[in-house]
Amino acid sequence: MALDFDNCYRALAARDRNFDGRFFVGVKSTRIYCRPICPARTPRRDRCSFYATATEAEAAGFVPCLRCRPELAPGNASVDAKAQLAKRAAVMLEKNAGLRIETLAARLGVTARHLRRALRDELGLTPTQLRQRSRIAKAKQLLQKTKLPLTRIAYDSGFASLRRFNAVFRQLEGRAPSALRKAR
Amino acid sequence: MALDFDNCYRALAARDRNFDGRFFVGVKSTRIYCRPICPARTPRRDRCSFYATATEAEAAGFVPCLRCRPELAPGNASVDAKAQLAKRAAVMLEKNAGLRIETLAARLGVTARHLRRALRDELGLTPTQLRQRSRIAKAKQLLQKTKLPLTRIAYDSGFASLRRFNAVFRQLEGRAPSALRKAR
DNA sequence: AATCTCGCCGCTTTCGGACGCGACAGTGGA
DNA sequence: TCCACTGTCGCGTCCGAAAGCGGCGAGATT
Repeated sequence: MALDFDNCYRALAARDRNFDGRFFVGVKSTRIYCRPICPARTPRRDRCSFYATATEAEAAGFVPCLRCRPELAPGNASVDAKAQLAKRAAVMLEKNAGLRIETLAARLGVTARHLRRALRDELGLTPTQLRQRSRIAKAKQLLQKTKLPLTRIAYDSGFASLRRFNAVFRQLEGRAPSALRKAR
Repeated sequence: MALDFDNCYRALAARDRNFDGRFFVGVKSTRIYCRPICPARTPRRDRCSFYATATEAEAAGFVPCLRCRPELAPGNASVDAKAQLAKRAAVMLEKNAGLRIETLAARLGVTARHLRRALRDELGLTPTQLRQRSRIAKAKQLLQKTKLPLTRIAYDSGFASLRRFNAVFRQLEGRAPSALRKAR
């Protein structure tokens, strides 16, 4: 699909994430240029001009927006904070599956409330769900790649009790842990 | 209307301002008591008990809510901040009709954005509209009680130009300044 | 002939949209 | 009984659009 004016404006109006980095928009009334995903309200069509790179927009006399920071590498702007946070939370949980949500949030520098919002928006999961997925993923590895007893696996994958391990496993995988191992 | 359980619960669910101060609600699950206008989510009906005074609720073992501060005189809680802010803004504009919104907000200790929201929610007006009403009210006084020339009145009521005075007066009063004077 | 009014017009301000992130209370699940 | 999760707000940031502002004059009024 060609990056012509119409397609760019449509992507801009929709804040379509797929177009982030593929073009930039300069707004005549403010002399500011943005990434297409910028949360600022959509500019009037007749005040937009589109550029393939930040450099070109800059050359045309536009100043970078302070929210989406089109002049920086993606991921460093405040507008990317939520996605960044979700990613970091996932990584931390991977490493340490027995972490209280409150503690996790504190380590990430936000409140638990905000962490939950970020995960909901980015992954559609609550922190607990994310943690359980981590644990079960690890458990499946161990189940298939080792011959460790289930009790051991439950602990190693972050569960504090066998009972929870069995319950969660069944809920996410639809069958008991031993069934998976048996099926090889 | 009697302050029975049903009426209290209805008022609570509606956060009806008219009932503020008339009763207090204790919530069993949290052992906290609130004013009926508290922004916290409405408690389940079967966990509510109602009291006529804060003291009674306290005596029943409830702890005061930190948001609506039922133990304080109304107006001192954070939940009353918006109404307070709106009132103070109106007073300041009355005194000093030639104040930039940004400056006014700063003096009140908030951002202009927040001041606008507060005025919208409390009075249904933008700061400018409020200011213009102040100015026009003062102008009407002078028009009817004195024989000062319009130029003078415009300045005294806070306008910085005759041009704006005429325009705003017409907009709010539906006629030109001289028309009011003529009509006595 | 003063004094008023009001259209035109560039320049500022103001206003609202869309988020970020915090606080606190209430519910429900393990 | 904790802990996790959600509802409901407060208040901040930044941006784009819209409105306000105040000269300049030309009619209109008195």
